[in-house]
Amino acid sequence: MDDKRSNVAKLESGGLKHTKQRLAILQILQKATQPLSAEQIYDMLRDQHTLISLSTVYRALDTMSDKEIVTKINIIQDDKALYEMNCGLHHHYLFCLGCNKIITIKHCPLEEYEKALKKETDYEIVGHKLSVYGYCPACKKALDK
Amino acid sequence: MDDKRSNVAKLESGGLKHTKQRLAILQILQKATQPLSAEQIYDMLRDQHTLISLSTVYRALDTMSDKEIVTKINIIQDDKALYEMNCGLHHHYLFCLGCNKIITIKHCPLEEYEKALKKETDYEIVGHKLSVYGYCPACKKALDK
DNA sequence: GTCAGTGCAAAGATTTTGCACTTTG
DNA sequence: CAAAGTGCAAAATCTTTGCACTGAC
Repeated sequence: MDDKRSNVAKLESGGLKHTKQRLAILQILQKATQPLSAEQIYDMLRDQHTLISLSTVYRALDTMSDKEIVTKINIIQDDKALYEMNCGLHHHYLFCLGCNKIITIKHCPLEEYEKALKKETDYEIVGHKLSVYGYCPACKKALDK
Repeated sequence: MDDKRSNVAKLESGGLKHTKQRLAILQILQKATQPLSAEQIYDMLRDQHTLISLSTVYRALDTMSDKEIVTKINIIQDDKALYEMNCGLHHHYLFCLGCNKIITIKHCPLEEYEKALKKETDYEIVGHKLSVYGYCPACKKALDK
């Protein structure tokens, strides 16, 4: 399993011990097709008979987020934080209000805009958060009926 | 007081009774120079000797948000919701990581982008949330020292 | 063996809710 | 006076923390 090896490497380069809990969490995130909440990760682990306490999930995500191994995001569902592997690329999210699916938008339209804003406001711009929401093709169709 | 009269009108057009609690909250929001959390509103009311229970503040904001009299936003401080008067204009926020000041950005750079995204993904795009963060001129200067 | 990491249960923080009482229209 | 709104305390939800135990290096 290549993924497992690379996860160990990621933890090591962050100076973190590679415990079975952290590796299990990383494996879940690696397989995931969209960002997951701490509780979703916890449930998925339990489903595969890997019992990890929810507080450990939170702590591991927090630590690995500090080391930039995972990324913590807050999208539309403003209550829960979501986590995903840090792929090293800045990107955004398109959230379906119908089925809650989240897809990743690779292209960021805001680089130029940040520069303009910097000039206009004299702020030192560090970053931004953008999420777009709407209805995916399937949910759109369902709504029309 | 013109504001007070217009607030009564706003509540009426939403089919809401104009209670002293709601009017007090609206007055606070009207005077505010940036979005406020429920608790900040509660504290400001208490400071002016208008005691309103925190749950009423939440309920009033929620109701008025349904009627689009106020707008609920979630910015960088991902934990707390913030509220402001609904001015009817779509806009964004620039958040200072140093002093937590929030300024409003009137220009929205994403209209074109939404159209492109719609074409690209076949999603029905409903809206988006954008917040930009960085350091305001004063905090930037303080950092350099 | 030491120190980081974990589990559990308890506490925090923010927001919501049930229910009796009050106020508005 | 009916229905909507309020206050209070209690619950719900998500997340963090204290402390004793365990496991990694």
